[in-house]
Amino acid sequence: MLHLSINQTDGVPIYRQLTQQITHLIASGRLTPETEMPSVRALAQQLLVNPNTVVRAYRELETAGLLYKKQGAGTYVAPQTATPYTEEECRRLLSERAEALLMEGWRLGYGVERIIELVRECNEQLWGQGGAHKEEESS
Amino acid sequence: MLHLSINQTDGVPIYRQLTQQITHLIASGRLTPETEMPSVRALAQQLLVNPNTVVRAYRELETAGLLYKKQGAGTYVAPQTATPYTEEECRRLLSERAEALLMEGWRLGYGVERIIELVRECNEQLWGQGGAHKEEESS
Amino acid sequence: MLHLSINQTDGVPIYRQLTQQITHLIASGRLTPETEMPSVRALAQQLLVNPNTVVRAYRELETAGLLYKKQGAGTYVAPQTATPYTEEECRRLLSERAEALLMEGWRLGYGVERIIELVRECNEQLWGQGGAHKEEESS
Amino acid sequence: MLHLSINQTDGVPIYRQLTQQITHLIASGRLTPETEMPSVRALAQQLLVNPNTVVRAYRELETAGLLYKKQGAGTYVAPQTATPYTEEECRRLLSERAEALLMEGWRLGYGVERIIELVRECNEQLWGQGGAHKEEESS
DNA sequence: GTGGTCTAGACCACA
DNA sequence: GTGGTCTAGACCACG
Repeated sequence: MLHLSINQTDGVPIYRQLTQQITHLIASGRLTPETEMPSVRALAQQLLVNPNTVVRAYRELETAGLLYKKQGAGTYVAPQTATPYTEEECRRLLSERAEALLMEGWRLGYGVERIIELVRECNEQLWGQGGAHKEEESS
Repeated sequence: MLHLSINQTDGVPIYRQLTQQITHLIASGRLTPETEMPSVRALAQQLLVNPNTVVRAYRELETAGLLYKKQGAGTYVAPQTATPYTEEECRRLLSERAEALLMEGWRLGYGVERIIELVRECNEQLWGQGGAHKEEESS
Repeated sequence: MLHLSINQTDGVPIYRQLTQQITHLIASGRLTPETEMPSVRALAQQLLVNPNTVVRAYRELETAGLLYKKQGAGTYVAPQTATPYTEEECRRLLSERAEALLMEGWRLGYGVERIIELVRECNEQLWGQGGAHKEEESS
Repeated sequence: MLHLSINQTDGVPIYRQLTQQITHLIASGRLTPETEMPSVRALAQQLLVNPNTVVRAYRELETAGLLYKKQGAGTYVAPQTATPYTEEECRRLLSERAEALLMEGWRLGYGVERIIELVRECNEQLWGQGGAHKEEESS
């Protein structure tokens, strides 16, 4: 099961949220070449979006060379052609979001420490306190 | 100087980024009634944005009752009519972003602790280590 | 008025017929850079197809670098980046069709001369006998 | 050896190219009743196509009454039941292709005469100048 | 007015 | 079952 999160209300086109997140999963090595992607219909149902939206995301990723399709047999992660993200790129991607979070916090009167506290709480809600996903630290 | 940050590339309409952020500033009390807003031209120049975009944001905020115009004398924050954000609403707004940050981190192979570390670094870059904005904690 | 001809019944996706024909028009110099393309809606109406089909064709031509869009102001032919067709390429493109025509003629019992006769007749029907489009010979 | 030409890249389903061309061969009398068709495997190999595709084409032609199978003994052209193409139908079929050729030529800057010249050249390449298939003129 | 996105649902091709 | 294409119509962003 792919961990993809889409936001229906923030104005970012859904197909773009998908292409971005899948790109990141591939570039970070979480999705390895030859992995079978969920079918268009399955992913559409999982995310509660229209299948055509998934079709478009898959198509753009295919033209970008990140996915490929086997006739009538599904969609697969293409063998690595582009170089994966460097540590530097990852930091930049995440810094953008972290910065947005801090700014928003500031606007609402939250300081760093309260933000971080909130991040911890969200993390526990997402993964459960049981220590699941602990291995993420090292991957 | 207003702390507004816009992102030209993420697909979110600029006018909407503006209305949202200004709304938050007002709702959290950071922008108080009768404060004069920057002129359309000034803000457009500051943000490197088409003046029409600022016009639209101001217009929508005026319709919403958050701003008002004095003929020929500028745009001002309206007296508080709507209730400001509750603690609950603030948490929800920020949690959304925190969650998106955590998910993106997971996709790129970052765990909570490395994310938090990154948040601290971003914070220092934003405000400088010198302790500026220290007062944010208490507001 | 663009001379585009689509065939709803031959199984070739309409968007592909469009991209191919427009590509040829550009590559052969019949559509010059900075020419404004017909609007999505106008072309859809002219060809009696769904606007989304035209949207798709335009989008693919844009990612291919042959067209570009001005925000809210229409679609334009991009400055020539790719090299236009060589005489050789034109011949190859047309030879494929000519060959298909000859094969089909053969299957139906038509020899070369009757085929050529038919081509002449079609030509007159298309452009009228009055000599319109005579200048095509030299362009 | 059947003269069938398939195009893997133009989007027309292969099985349909096959059914169409075989239909034309039968309707024009080039394939006479009780002629044995090539085996599925042989034709698939000749055309470099998946055998299932040939199976499908044969199946549709069988349903249409143009072919029939002798159990374990191959596939045969059925006795003429449907009326063969009239002169009128042939012209229409060929005119479509001729028109497409002329339009494409126009887009690429070719006039009628150059198109016809090209048709003659293709014809010679296809059959050789030696006069093979000369009899086609009279069939 | 322009293009951009999305939905819902249809039909087709391929394995 | 898979993906591919198309339609009809909605709503949005931008000028």
